Amino acid sequence: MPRSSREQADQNRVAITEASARLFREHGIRGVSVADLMAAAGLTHGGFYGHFASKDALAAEACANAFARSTERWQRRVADAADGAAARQALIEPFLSAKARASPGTSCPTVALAGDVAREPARAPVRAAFTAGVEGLVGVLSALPAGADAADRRATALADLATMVGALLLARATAGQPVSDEFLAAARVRLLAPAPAGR
Amino acid sequence: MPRSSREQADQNRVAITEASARLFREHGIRGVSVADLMAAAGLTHGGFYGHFASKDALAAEACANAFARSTERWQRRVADAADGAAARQALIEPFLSAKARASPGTSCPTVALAGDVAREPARAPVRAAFTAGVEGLVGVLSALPAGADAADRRATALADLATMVGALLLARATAGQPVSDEFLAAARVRLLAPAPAGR
DNA sequence: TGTACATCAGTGAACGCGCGTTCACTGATGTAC
DNA sequence: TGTACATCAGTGAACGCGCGTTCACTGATGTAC
Repeated sequence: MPRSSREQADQNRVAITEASARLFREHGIRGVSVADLMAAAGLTHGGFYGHFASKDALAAEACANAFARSTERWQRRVADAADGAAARQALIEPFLSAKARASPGTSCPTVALAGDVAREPARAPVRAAFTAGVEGLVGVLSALPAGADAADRRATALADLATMVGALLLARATAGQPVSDEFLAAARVRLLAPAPAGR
Repeated sequence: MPRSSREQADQNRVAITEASARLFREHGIRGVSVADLMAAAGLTHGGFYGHFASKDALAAEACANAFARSTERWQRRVADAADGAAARQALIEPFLSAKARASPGTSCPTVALAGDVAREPARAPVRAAFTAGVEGLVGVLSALPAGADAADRRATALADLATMVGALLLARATAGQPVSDEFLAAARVRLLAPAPAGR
């Protein structure tokens, strides 16, 4: 049944983007085919190029979409928190959880896509989307009152995000082994312990 | 010119493994073909299955090889350092450098392969090799005198490694943008600042 | 409002290509005498 | 030590398959009158 309405076509485009945002995070950009993505949106593969110029172009849009959702979620949690410390905990605890480890398709795209994006050529459109997305998350993190000046807050946010991303990624890569849980726990202690742990 | 000597065949196997250890880190396990790997070892693709049961089996060996080299390098640096603090710096500074960012093929396999390994099925042989390799690096890190008991030293090593891996990976994924250098610098400050920075 | 027709979103077959893996073959190596 | 022959490491063509992308076609949608 060809020729959907203009409105339906717009909805289909969104469905493709959102299915891709999930599947790219789960299987990697190269780990899922255009036919898979279209099928996940309830369509056949032939119509893909009516919506996107290429798989690369979709990757950039899907990446941006995933970051947008993640950033909104973070902002909501911050808004719901009583103070900076509570907000910090509301961001970090779910991030470093067994649930997040088991659901890359709906968790932070920073973790799920960093490895793929790192190997993309410098001009790949997904790179710009990724960097912009990371800047958005860093913006939320560094807005939490943490004392000191803006540069210090930003540096702290960058180091915190690096720890979160590294711990969740390593927990996924070692999933099923005891060290996997230990990565999550160690990062939670490092980032959330009331007093900075000694080194 | 078929039929190399037994000794030559053994050398060829090592050459394939080492070329793979580099190329898998650079392009990902799925980003490089059996023909590419054999060509990098100076061979044609047909002989591959005389050396390895499958590409997956090679991936596990190449991963183990990469970790072995990395662990040896860490042990050498620790042995050459005057004390624990110097050893710590000798491990972390080169890890979080622009040089490491630019050379995934020879840098820590934890960073280069974590994303790939995280998506491998639970039974994939490369998973076991990865986990064993990470445990080796954690062992080196947690052996540095850091005070407290063994459990605390291990937790500190795990959080440190997570920060290192996250920062280098994010620096690669955002390479070319200012935030890339900032990730490396922020992690260096977090991990090496003489006094723990306030949060 | 109703009719005629142009538009175009989606279909499914097809394209060239590269993948992991297999296999018949080659000829130097290694061994048995 | 020298010779005859079995072994087997490596070659290159071929296999079936799935990929990203293209394209002729379909028929409901949207528009002009």
